[in-house]
Amino acid sequence: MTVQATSSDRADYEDPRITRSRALIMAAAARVFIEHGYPGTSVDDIAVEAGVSKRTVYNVFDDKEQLFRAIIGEAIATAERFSNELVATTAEAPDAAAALTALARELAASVLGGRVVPLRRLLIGEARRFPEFATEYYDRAPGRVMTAVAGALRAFDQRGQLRVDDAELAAEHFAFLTIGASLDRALFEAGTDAASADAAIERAERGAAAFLRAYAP
Amino acid sequence: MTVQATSSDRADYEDPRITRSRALIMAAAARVFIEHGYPGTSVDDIAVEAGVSKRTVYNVFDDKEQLFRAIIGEAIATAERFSNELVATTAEAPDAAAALTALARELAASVLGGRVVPLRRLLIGEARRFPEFATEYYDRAPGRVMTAVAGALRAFDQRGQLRVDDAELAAEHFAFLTIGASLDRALFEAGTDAASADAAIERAERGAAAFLRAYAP
DNA sequence: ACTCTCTTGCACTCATCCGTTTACTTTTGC
DNA sequence: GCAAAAGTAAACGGATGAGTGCAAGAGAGT
Repeated sequence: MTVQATSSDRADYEDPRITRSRALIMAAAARVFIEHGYPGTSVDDIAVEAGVSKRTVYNVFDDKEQLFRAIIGEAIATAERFSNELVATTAEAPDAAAALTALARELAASVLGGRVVPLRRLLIGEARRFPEFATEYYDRAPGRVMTAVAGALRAFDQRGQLRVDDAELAAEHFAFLTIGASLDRALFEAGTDAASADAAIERAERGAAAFLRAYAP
Repeated sequence: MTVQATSSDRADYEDPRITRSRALIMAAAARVFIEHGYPGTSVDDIAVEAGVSKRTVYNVFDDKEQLFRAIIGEAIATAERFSNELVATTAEAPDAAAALTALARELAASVLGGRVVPLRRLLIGEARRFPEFATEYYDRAPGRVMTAVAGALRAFDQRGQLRVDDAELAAEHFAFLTIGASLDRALFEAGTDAASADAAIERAERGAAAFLRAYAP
């Protein structure tokens, strides 16, 4: 065995064709799985959607389930990054009312507008088949937002701008007052949410107002 | 053609064997469909679960989809009846705080404890395939509760016990403050909810308390 | 240029599923 | 009791899906 390091020796090396195929397949699989669920999606569907041979799919992924796990894992990671930057922008703010109203708007726009709702639909629908993904998503995406909001509320409490006993519970109240109804309804409406985006933002603002009344000092 | 009416002439007549088979099949299909979803369930599974021949299934129902529609239709009707009696018990009450706290408890116990969560999971998972069922359920079960709660809140407002501008929005706030977080979490947790039932009821009470603070006169 | 790897298209196996047919037994209504 | 209707078990046809094999072409690294 040679000591010289070639590109083939690097453990993380990957043929660019496989990299490209993986990207195409994962993007297509994400679309199709989210659209039709796990049993409702065939590997042929994914291959066609990816513009790739079915044999190539099995060259990159061992089987359908492993592919699904890769898709969900990536989607959860994306949702987690998303949650982190969402709460990072509203970490410290002087005025509680302004900060929470702004957070409510951002929450509504990002959760209702992006791919969060289809992902949640998929995870809920497959919660029996893949229970670990559902709980993992819940801990890493909404759970992270919730603890961050709880931290912010604790800060507002210490500054006397709010009166918060149980910050975790208050964070839940804030989240569900602002986007609870919109999110729940969106899960059942398979159609477009574009038209109702404005209504959701307004409901979020009014939910934030109700929260401020409930937790006023 | 004879004028005499025999049992065969009655339009609603049905062979008792078919009645029995239908009951067995629908009960079994409800279990299996809710457990594994529409594409994840085979007619053979249903027949075995019902303890009935597969041919009998096709003797009572035209095809798999019609059977599924019958199941969902019945489940929605049950949920609707359920919603109606839930709100009927708390229609008129003297004290707003006591009435809403009691309603919160009942809401949590019934929604989280019964078959509501699995049904919601199924409807959400198949929202793309059967969008009409998802919206129909939403209008007839939670929607009915929501309008009933809105009516009760309007009454409390007129009696000066609460200050409610938009009763529909306030009803949403009440519902999601009390059971929003518990319900959302239950959708993702495929496991048992029995242990968390007490926690859900306590969260419902504290949610009702927050609602009363937000909408105090 | 040469070799190794990936991709492709197609055919193939094996399993499953929907829905039907067949042959036979049991139940119901009269 | 008897004919009609329903039930059972098993097999079947047609279709689809998961996953594999293979020969030929295209791309990557040296």
